[in-house]
Amino acid sequence: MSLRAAILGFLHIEPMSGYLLRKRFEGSAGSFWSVTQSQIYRELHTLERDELIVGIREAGDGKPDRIVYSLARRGEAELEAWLEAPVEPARMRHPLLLKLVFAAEVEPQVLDDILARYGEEVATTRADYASRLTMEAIFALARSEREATLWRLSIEHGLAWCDAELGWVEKARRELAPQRRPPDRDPR
Amino acid sequence: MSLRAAILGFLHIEPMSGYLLRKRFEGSAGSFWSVTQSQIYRELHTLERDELIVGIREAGDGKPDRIVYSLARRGEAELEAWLEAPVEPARMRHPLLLKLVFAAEVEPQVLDDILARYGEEVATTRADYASRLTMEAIFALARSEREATLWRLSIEHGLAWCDAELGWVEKARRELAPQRRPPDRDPR
DNA sequence: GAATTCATGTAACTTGTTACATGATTTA
DNA sequence: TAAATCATGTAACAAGTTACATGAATTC
Repeated sequence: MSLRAAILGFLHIEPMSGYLLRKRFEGSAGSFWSVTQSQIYRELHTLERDELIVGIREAGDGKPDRIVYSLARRGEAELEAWLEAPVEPARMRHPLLLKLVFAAEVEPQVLDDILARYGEEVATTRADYASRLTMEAIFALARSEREATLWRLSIEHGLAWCDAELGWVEKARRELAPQRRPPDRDPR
Repeated sequence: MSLRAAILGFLHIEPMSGYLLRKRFEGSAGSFWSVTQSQIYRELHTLERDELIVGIREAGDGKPDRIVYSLARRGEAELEAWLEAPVEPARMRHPLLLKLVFAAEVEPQVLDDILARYGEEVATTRADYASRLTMEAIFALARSEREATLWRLSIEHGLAWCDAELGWVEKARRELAPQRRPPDRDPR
């Protein structure tokens, strides 16, 4: 349902092809709603069948033809309804936590490595979000102050999430820390 | 893959039926890895076909028969490998954020209601996690201090996530706040 | 010369969701 | 007396993933 609505949302901003839709997803919603190319094309087909959008084939010279979709009246209506409806709860799939539940007998050092590696990945993601906040390219597309604010808030959500993860990882590592001998000192 | 491994993990703790597996999921991993009953039974069938687990039918008098599954050697091996492997990144589906991306023209008051309602739901979830931390029933099942620590950490992750959400919601509401007249005062 | 971008699509598969069905026993 | 619990399962569907295929143009 949300994918459907999101496509309508993008097409409301401007008509575009499946290819561009995918780019837009990656660029603006990728962190909280990932999609694959196959999903997009499939959904576009059903949206067109249901007459929520209309596609017009444009000849690309050299490049392949592309089909540019725009919202039909019924699409507008469905988008509006979705926008004002209450949201479903966020759900996540967190393989690390699942692993922890069963990890009591894993070597402490191995577990610590897993946690450390996960932390590094989150830190990388965090840096990526942080750099987005300063990218004018993103906010240049916004058509109003309010839209820019909304987009910024969605990136800041990503930052807050990363910070929470990093804090938790540190705590977990401290509490699960493998007993480590203090570093050897010259016996003198 | 993770569902498969998690089932192996539960069966490693003790042999049990599909029904109980589901209970265990809800009780200990539900917040970061939800599953439905159909998924579990399907996975159990393929795990048995692949000879990672073995099911033994037990007659229930009055109650329906149940099939109690336990780990086979190959299942043990796969579980161990999974436990030591690095984790895949967490991914989430966050319908609220998706909505925000397209919500520039939604009435501020409507948007604020959506945010407020979301915040309430998160607060409820948070309270639920907090109460779990004090439930002895959960930790009584743990077979070691370390296991109890791991389980506690997974609950604390949920708390940290809720806190991050709540903080972000407050910030978002402040920045998107609908202009509200100050409350009427008796003109005197 | 190799990889990436543009732009579409199909096919096969896995995972996740919803709804239905059985039937005794216990709890509200 | 209605519902929830115990315990299994099937069927149909929706959503998500992976891999493949085309072919010119551009970038490394």
